[in-house]
Order: sequence, then C-alpha cells, then structure tokens
Amino acid sequence: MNQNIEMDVVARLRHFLATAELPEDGRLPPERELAQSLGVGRAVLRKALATLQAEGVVWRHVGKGTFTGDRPIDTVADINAMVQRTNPLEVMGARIAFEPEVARCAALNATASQIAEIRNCMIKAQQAPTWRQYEQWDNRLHRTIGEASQNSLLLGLLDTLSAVRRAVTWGRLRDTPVRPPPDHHSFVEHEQIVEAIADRDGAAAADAMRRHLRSVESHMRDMR
Amino acid sequence: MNQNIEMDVVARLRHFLATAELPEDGRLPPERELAQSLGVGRAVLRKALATLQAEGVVWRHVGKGTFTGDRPIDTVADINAMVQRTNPLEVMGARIAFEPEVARCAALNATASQIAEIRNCMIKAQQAPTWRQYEQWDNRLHRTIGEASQNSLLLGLLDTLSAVRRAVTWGRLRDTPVRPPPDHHSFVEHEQIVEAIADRDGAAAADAMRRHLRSVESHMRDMR
DNA sequence: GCTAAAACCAATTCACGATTGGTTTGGATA
DNA sequence: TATCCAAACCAATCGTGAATTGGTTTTAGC
Repeated sequence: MNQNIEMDVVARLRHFLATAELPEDGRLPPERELAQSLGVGRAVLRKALATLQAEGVVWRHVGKGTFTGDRPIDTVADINAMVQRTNPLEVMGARIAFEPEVARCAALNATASQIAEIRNCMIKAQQAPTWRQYEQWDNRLHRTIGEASQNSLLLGLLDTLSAVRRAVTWGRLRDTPVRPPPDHHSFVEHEQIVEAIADRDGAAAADAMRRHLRSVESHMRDMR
Repeated sequence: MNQNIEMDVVARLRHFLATAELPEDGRLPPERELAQSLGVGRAVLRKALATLQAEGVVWRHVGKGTFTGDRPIDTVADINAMVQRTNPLEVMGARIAFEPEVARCAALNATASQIAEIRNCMIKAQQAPTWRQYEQWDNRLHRTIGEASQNSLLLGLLDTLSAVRRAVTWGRLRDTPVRPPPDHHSFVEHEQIVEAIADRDGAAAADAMRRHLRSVESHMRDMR
C-alpha cells in the first residue's frame, strides 16, 4: 500500500502542477500547506516532491521554496556574490586549476611581442623596489599571459578570477622600502614559465605555472 | 584665516591617518565623530576630507563611510562585453581549457550523492525524447560536475562561461520530437567522465572531459 | 563672511523575526 | 513490523524596520 499512496501523491501533484494557477515565478505553496491541502503528511509529500525533483519537473532550495520549470542560472557574474561565498583557499584552488591551462594556450598562441612583454614584466618584478610594485608587475605578468592565449573569453574569466582574488586576499601589502629578496622563489618559477611559453611548449608552461602557484600557496600557508 | 583653519585640519587629518590604528578595511570614524574629536564643525572637516579625496588618499561612499587606500574595484563582470568580443570557437577553446580541470577537482572532491546526481543527469540525457531536453540534462550534468568540485569560485567561473556560451551559441534547438540517436557520441563520452569521477581518478576525468569537448567541437565544425 | 549646529535626504548596513526546505524523534495506526 | 503523521528543531533565505553614514540645506552666532 505504501507505494500506492506515494504514487497517488505524485499523480495528484502532477495534476496540481498542470491545473493550478501558479505565480509568475513558478513557485508552489510551501510543503506544510501543500501537505495539508493534499491531506497527507509532510514526509510523504517530500518523497513525492523528491521524485518530481529527480525528474527535473521541480527544483527546491532551502529558504526559497519549491519551483517548477528550469532552475534559474545566474546570468550576471556578480563578483560580490562570489567573494562572499568563497575564501582564500578556494581562490588558490581555482588559480591552480585555471591558470596552468591559460599558460598552455599562451604557449601555443602568443605573439613575439607578447612574449617580449611577458619577459619585461618578469624583469620589472625582479627589480621591484617594494612589495607593492612587485605585486603590480606580477599581476601584469599573469594578465599578459592571459592576453597571449589569444582567447578573449579566457582572458575575461581570468580577469574575473583576479578581481575576486584581490577582493578576498587578506591585508594589503605595505608600501615599505622592503623589497622581495633576490632569491625569492617566484623569480626562478617565473623564468621557467616564460621560457616554456617562449619555447611554445604548452605542457611545460602548464607544469611551470602549476608549480609556481603551488609554491605561492604553500608560502601563503606558512605566513599564517 | 579661513585657509589657515582648513590647512590645519588637513594636516591634522594626515597625522591622524599616519598614527591612528585603523581597522583592517581602512575605515575611519564617521564624519560626526571625527569632527567632534578634532574640535571643528562638520562643514570644515568635509572640506578637508574633500581635499584628501581629490588627492586619492581617501575615498568615501554614502552609507558606507570614509576609507583610506585604494577604492575597491567595480565588482560586476560584464558578460555582455565578453559576448561581444568572443565567438563560438573561443568559447569551445575556453571550455576545453577550463572544464577538464573542473572535472579533475570534481573527481577528487565529489560527495557520493553528487556522483549519483551526475549519473542521473547522464541517464536522463540518454533517455531525452527531444534535443532540447537532452541539452537541458547535458547542461545540468556539466554544472553538477562544477558543484562537485566543492569550489564555489570554480563554480562561479563555470556559470559565467556557461552564460557566455548560451549567449553566443547559434540558433536554439527545436522542440521537435526528434531525439538524439542511441549511438550519439556524447553518451559513451559522458559515461567515461562519470566513471572516472566515481573512481576518484582526476587525471582520467580531465582526459575524458577533454576528449568529450573536442568531440563536441569537431561535430560543431561538421554542422557548418 | 565664515563657522557651528541642527535638520533632513538617500544609500547602506544591521538586527531581528518570519518563512522555508531539510532532518530527527516520538507516537499512532494498520 | 512497517508505515505514516505530528511536532520540534536546524540552517538558509527573505522582509522589514531601525540605525548609521556621507551629502545637502537651513538657521543662528560671532
């Protein structure tokens, strides 16, 4: 009998969805009301709703409600929303997943002048007299690699990622006269990335970028 | 004498900014407090703050407050701008670069229920009676993989990419009763992706996703 | 003429309660 | 025993209204 009851509820729910006048957003009454109006308990109703959800007929979200039709997709890349949901660890995870592949594309598609520009950023970063300026040139280095991928969409995603990273990153660097030490780990890593791109070696570029970001990540953890 | 007073206030403000312990976000006390603690009226203080704002030392916003340091960047990624600059080929290039790494993260981090959900999407896509519904479940499959990465930032970037893809993709598929053929190339490719994720094999998941997207790309070219 | 003080405006934030899907528990029912 | 119902609780979300804050105007005092 148990199946009969549940099947019955599912059928009645389908009928309800087909006939009832639903508001513009396709929202249907809260579970408590719906259960009462169908004369069943919440548990049974929820089982039936779970069935419909598995079929893709409805979708639900805590605090919002139950809706019919397609789940709306965020059409606006609200960076604020991303910033609030994420954290520095996720940011590094995303960079490690994303930027190596950007570097691979850059290695395959960069123009000669872009490679020169990347080299310039690398050198300027090495010579930076303050940490702030180092950070500036490092940012520009990574973005120029994005430009060199010759894919404006990849570049757009990289910019979005960078915006989130800047917003999430803890305390800003002081403008002190302290400069990165000459044996800063990033220097040799940058060189490996740049050389791989200049050699048009996509796999090596991706590997070098991955090593670089993992190194940044481990130093980030040390600083805590 | 008016100038003397204002210059004095500006100077004292600079001293305050240099010495006072400011909170992490660089916010300084509201105008009313600051005016009182400096022993001047709000109007005079505001003139001095306007001077500092013109110099870029501070920035202000109604309802938020007055802050030192750089004004945070505009936090809305303009999807329309990306759409106008890019094209279907770039979209596929970005997908091929990005989604395999998302699949790799998913393989390492997915929960059991998420793997079940991914399997469900795959099956529903195979059984879809129309191309539109196939597309729906295919989209949901790829997004669920993004959720399974357990990285909200990766998911946000994937959503951005998807939004651009939908906006760029050529004409929509009809809702005809025609359904994907049972030997549709995506079916076996989907299976390979899902199995790799279920096996927690990140490299295999990335490879399978890459093969899948390259296959989609080649079929896209054939259709032209 | 300049300043201080107060009042008001609009954007933003904050706190709190209400709502809602998700989950657990205890008891009733067949 | 197995199922269902009722109730309570949890966490995410939404709505509302008070409080805060920069921006502006008005009024009064020196």
